[in-house]
Amino acid sequence: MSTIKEIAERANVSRTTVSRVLNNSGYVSEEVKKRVLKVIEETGYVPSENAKSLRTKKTKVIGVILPKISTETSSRLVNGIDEVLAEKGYQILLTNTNLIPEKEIEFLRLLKSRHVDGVILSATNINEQLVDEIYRLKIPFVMVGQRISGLPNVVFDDYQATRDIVNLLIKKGHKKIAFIGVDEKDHAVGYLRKLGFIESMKESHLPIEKSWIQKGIFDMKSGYNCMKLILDSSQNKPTAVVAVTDRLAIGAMQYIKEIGLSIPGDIAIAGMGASELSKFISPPLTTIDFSFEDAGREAASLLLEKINGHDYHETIRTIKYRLLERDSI
Amino acid sequence: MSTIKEIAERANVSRTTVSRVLNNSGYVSEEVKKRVLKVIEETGYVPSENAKSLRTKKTKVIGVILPKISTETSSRLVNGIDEVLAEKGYQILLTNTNLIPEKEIEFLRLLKSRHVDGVILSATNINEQLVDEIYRLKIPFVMVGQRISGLPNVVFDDYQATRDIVNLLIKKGHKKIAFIGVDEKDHAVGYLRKLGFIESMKESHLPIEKSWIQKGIFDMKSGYNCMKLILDSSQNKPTAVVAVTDRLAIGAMQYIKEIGLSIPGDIAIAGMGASELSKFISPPLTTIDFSFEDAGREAASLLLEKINGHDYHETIRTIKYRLLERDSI
DNA sequence: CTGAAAGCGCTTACAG
DNA sequence: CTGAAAGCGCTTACAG
Repeated sequence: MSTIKEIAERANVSRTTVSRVLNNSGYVSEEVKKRVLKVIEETGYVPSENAKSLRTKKTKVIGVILPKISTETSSRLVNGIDEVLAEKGYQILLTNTNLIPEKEIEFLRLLKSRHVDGVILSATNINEQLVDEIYRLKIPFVMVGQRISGLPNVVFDDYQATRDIVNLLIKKGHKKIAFIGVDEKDHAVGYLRKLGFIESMKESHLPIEKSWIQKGIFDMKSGYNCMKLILDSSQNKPTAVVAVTDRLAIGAMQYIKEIGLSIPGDIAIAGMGASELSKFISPPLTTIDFSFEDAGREAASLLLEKINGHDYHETIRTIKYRLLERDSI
Repeated sequence: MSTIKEIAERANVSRTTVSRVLNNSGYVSEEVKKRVLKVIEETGYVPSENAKSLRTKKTKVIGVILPKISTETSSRLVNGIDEVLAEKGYQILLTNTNLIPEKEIEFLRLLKSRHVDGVILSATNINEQLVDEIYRLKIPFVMVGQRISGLPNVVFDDYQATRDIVNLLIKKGHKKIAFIGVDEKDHAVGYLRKLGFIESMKESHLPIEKSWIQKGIFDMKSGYNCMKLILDSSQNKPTAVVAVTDRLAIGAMQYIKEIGLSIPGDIAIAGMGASELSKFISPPLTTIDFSFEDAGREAASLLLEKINGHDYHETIRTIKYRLLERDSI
């Protein structure tokens, strides 16, 4: 691979001059410029970004840390991020924690060592250690999906979105509503959504039986099991159920169908996330569209602002959501 | 951010020595080693990968070029790639062509300029210019999904997979089978799958009406339109249809249902790709599971072999597929 | 076992 | 308008 030195020699100029035509900076006579450009063309020379960033301290790459690589949420998010970043000539360095919390810190350091210009972190749960590390590294940073105070955040209104769903169910006449959640260590999905459920029920003076609240993990099987638990262990069967993700909801639907109950006739059900599946499953699932692409775009824009020296204070951008009412309720 | 120089000063040794303990190379006395390690610990020093790779010519990053970032195919592929790469300490630099062919060449150059150790390209159609560029860049390279002779390829048996589906339909008694394909410039999905269809029909001495073959693009709407065309313009209505992707098939199903025909009663239908949707749609769609994760893993392994100096000759790895027979036929 | 020095491929004051 | 030289943060022969 050729270097700037070779180009300089071939064009009979100094490396300085070559650098100048490469970056369109400083004065270069038209004649010399042409000559250099010609040599570059001929040789197919491509400057080393590596060497360049060693000098300039800019890499034009953004690190993205994902909790899971092949989920619809992640890919929609990355899609949004890439959309705004690509336009500005930034590349994405992708890392995947596979839901292992320690990996977040590991990757944060790794990204730093690679001198990324900034990082976007999509985490399911955050701990103190992680927060410390983020502050310590002093790198332009945006958190998406969870909120860390003092830092730029792109968040969803998990609390209100859940309330909207529960209230809709209540408006439709349901009084006995079950809830399938996840671990509350996941503050956004686990804690806030559960809180939304509980408060909405409370405000409407609706009692909640203990067996109506179940906790799963992020997959269908788990939704299936939770639904089974709810139906098997409740004296007082609920007439509706809201799950904090579509996958949980779809798993629950499977159990409901399996035991011969009808949706929404016997049990109404709603999910959250607006997965593609939710639209095609039968019956179509009522859900919340959090527009992860928007979140990605917003996170990327926010990060670029930080990189370009705008204040590094806490910023919170809340992404709009839409309630999609479909036949499952 | 601290540098090796600072660490050296603090530990009262030379940079050489620090480098040696960092890389566990050469002799360093236990005592000195401990001292250096302690300083590193205290300062939270992380070596600059950038500077390192400028010297060593290795970056430990692999470029991945995708035709589309948020498709199930892409994310399953990237998942497989990441699985084997992460284990070996490699990172992924992600680029997305959004199906714009010129971007492939652009990104190839960009990845080269970033000194990635290798690149994996998942392309939908390839042209001569692209092939030239790949050869010119002389970078460890693996192509997935399409075959380029002379290079390492990870491919699917598009031809045989399609034949399997068509033959299954024929075995079930269908004699009038329609086909929804894509542009043949996409050699794997467009050309080979169509060829498989035509040859299977031919071997069974089954005629194909011209209106039974339609060409769409990669989305549901297009499948819907193709199905409409097939049914509207055929005197002789087919009793089965095979689509080259699940999305096309699902779009087709929508039209079939819309006009009140039953699946598989009136028309049997099969897709390809084994999307998650195919399993949950009603009725569940017969399809081919190409196991894109395997393809990703295989591509990454193959690339690693190339990087580690094993011959750079043509290698073809064909990924196994499974025919998933479900209620849609 | 340890260190001085050269060099990787760029950019950028500085001088002319 | 152009170039010589220093420097970015590492590693690696080479010498001791």
